[in-house]
Amino acid sequence: MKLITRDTDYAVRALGFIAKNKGDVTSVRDMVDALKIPRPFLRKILQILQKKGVLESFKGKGGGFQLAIPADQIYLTDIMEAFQGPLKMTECLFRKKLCPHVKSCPLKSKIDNIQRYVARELRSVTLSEVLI
Amino acid sequence: MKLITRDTDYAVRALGFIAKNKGDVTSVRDMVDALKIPRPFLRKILQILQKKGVLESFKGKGGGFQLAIPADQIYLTDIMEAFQGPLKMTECLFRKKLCPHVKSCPLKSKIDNIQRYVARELRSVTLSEVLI
DNA sequence: TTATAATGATACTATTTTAGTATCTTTTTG
DNA sequence: CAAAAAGATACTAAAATAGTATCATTATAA
Repeated sequence: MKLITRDTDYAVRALGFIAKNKGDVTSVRDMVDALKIPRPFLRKILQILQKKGVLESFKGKGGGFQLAIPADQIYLTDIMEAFQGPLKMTECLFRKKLCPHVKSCPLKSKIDNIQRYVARELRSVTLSEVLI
Repeated sequence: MKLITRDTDYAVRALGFIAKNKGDVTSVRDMVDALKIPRPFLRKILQILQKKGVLESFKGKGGGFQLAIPADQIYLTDIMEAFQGPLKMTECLFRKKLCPHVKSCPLKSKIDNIQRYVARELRSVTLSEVLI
């Protein structure tokens, strides 16, 4: 099982690149060259980050992207959620009929614990920590 | 993201059913009726559990399945691994070129922590705990 | 000793999710 | 106005997941 999908991976890498260009506007072309991420896919990812308010975009010649938030305020969970949806590890292990043990089932509480732990761990990681 | 996939879910349900039939041999037919799992899919799942040594099978008329191990010694991790492969949350978040920070990257250690926690939590859950 | 009811082995198909592409529109700057 | 950027959006490809089909083998019991 994967905790991090491809687009989250790309997103973090792209954000990292932009963060290092602090102050400057970074164009997709520069990123494609440096990061070896397929251009149209990268564009899609950046557009999503822009809509989420993580990136600020500038159209037209000389345009590109900038962080809309300082790197130390961009949380990994936010990026993951943007691309992978909410961090829910299981909706309902046993569906409908079979498992009416929700309250007493120890598995459910285990999984809830895990989910909380994961969220807590990831929430403490910001973009700036990942850059080094 | 899903921690538990469909076949793991089915597997646990089927094992639970078999466990409750303690002593008796349980046929696929009985399980299909009770569990509402598609028959050929359930058969495939049971065959895998048999190969893994979790179930013992009996061919021929009156045949079926029995637990090969007591329910309190069947660990959820074993079932998950049988169907979902080893519990590795990420191979390498940033691939090849970009991230040579493996040793110092805080994200890597975070994810390793999470993985260890998840494994530990799940390893403590046995089939008999899930049954109630 | 043969019909039947079970699993074993295995190959196939369908669906869903993930990954990636293409293209046309809009905006900005020189 | 031309060129270079992003915005919007719809499409295709690949991989993972879910499910099906079928024939071979084995055991029981009439």
